[in-house]
Amino acid sequence: MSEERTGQQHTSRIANEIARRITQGKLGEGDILPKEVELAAEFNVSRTSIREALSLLKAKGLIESRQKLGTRVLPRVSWNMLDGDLLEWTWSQRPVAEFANRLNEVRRIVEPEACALCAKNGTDSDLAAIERAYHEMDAAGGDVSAFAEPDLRFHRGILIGTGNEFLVAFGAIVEAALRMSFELSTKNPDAPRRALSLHRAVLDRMWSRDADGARQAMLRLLDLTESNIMADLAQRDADNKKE
Amino acid sequence: MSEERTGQQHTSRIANEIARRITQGKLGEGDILPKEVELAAEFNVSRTSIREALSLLKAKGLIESRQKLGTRVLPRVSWNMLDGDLLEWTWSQRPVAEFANRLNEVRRIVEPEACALCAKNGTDSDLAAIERAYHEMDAAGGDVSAFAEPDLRFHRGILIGTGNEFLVAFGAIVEAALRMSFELSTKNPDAPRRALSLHRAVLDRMWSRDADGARQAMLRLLDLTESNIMADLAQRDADNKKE
DNA sequence: CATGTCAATATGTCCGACATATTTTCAATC
DNA sequence: GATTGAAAATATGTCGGACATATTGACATG
Repeated sequence: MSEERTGQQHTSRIANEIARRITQGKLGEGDILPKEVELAAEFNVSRTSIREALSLLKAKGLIESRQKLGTRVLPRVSWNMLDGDLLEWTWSQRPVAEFANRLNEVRRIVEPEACALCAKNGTDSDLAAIERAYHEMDAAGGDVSAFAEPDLRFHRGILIGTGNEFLVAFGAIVEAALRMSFELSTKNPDAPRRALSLHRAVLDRMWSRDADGARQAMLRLLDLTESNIMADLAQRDADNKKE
Repeated sequence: MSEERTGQQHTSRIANEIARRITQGKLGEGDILPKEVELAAEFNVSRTSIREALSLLKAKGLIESRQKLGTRVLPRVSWNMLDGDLLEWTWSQRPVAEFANRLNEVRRIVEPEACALCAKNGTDSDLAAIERAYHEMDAAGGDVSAFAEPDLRFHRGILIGTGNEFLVAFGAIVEAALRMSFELSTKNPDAPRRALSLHRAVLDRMWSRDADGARQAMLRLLDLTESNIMADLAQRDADNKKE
C-alpha cells in the first residue's frame, strides 16, 4: 500500500503513529484525540502536517472530526479493514496467532471460489499472467525472499482473473497473510518447494477450465499454507520460551 | 461512509468530482492530473482544500503523487474497492446490471459462510442485535425506506457475529447492494414482506447453532434478493424503452 | 561520449490569519 | 424556577503566501 514513497515522510510517519495508538487501544472508540495544535507540538511539526495525517486516517474510516467538538475515534465497524495500511497497523498490535487465523478464515472463504470463477471466466491472458508468476516462483527455488513476490502475484492474478473487481480488493488480505508467513518462516527454506506443486495443480485445473477441481486444489494449497504458519508460530513460541 | 457531514464541504465535493473523472475514465491509469494550483483555480478554492481532497483519494489508492512529477492515477488493482465511498463513485458510472451481478457474486461467496461462522461463533448478544434488527424490519412492514436501514443492520450483524473483523469490512459491499436494490425497487412494496420470512429462517438457524442450515438459508435469501434486483432491472429497462 | 552541475518545477511543509460550526454560558423572559 | 435565546468560547475548516525538497532535464565540462 503506502510504500514509504519519498517526500511526505511526516504524513505517513505521524499517521502511522496515531493509527497504532488507536489500533492498540490507547485511544478507544469514541475517545477524542488531542487538538491539532497539541499534536503539532507533540510531533514537532506544523498543523498542516498533522491535518494531512489525520485526513489519511479519516479516509480509512478510523476517525471523524467535527468543528468545535474535535476529532474522535470511530467504532471498529466503520474501519476499512481490507485496507493494506490498516492491515499492517493492526498486525503487530495483537496476538499473531489470532491474526493469522482470521486471515486464513477469510482466505478459505474467498480464494477457492475465486479459483472457480477464474477457471470459468478468466481470459487466457489472465491465466498466462498467473503462469508467468508461477515460473518465477519456480525459478526462485529455495530463495524465500525471491519467492514471496511472484507468490503474491500468483494469488492476485487469480483474483483478477475472476473479472470481479471487488474480489481483487481481497488482494490486501492475501498480501498481509503472505507477508506474515514470509516474516515468520525465514528458517524454513524448503517450504516453498512443497507449496510449488500445489500451485501448479491449481493452475492446471484452471487451464483445463475445471472450476470444481480448481476450487479443491486451492483448498489443499491453503491447507498447507495454514499448517506451515501454525508450525512456524509453534516454533517461534518454543524459541521464545527458551530465552 | 462519508455521510455529507457538516463542514469540509469542499473536501468531499472536490474529492467526489475528481474521483468521478477517474472512475469514469476521463483520467486513465497513469495519467497525470492537473497541478494543484490549476485545480485550485478550476474549483475556486485554495490549494489547501485541493490537497485535502487529493489526500483522500490517495488514502483510497486512486492516486499517488511525487514531487516534481505530479499526481498520477494508479492502476485499478491498487484501488480499494471495498471502500464505501469508492463503491458509491463507481456505481453510477457503469452498467447497473453488471455492477449488480458483481456485487451479488461476492455476496454469494461471503455471506453464506459468514452465516455459518456466526452460527458457530456468534455470542448471544451478537444474535440479539440481529434479532432486534429483524423486529424493526418486521415493524417497518410495507414502508420500503423504513425497511432498508434495519435490513442492512441485519446483514452487518451477521458479519460482526463471525468474530472476524475482516469479514465485517464486507459490510460495504452489502450496503452498496442493498442501496442499489432500494433505489431500484421503490415501486415494489411487497418485496420486503417476502424477504422477511427468509431472514427469519436465517436467524432461526443461527439461534439453533445450525451452521449448515444457516448457510443454506442465507443462500435462499440471496436467491430471492438477486431475482428481485433482476426483475427491477428488467422493469426499468422496459420503462426506459417506452419513453 | 560520459559525467557532474545547475536551473526549473511540482509537491511537501511551514506559518499566521480568518471563517464556520457547535457547545457552553448566561441573561432575559415567562 | 424553568425555558428560551443571544453571545462568547473553541476546535476544526479554509485561506494565502512563503520556503523546503525531490526529481527532471538541460547544459557545461572532462
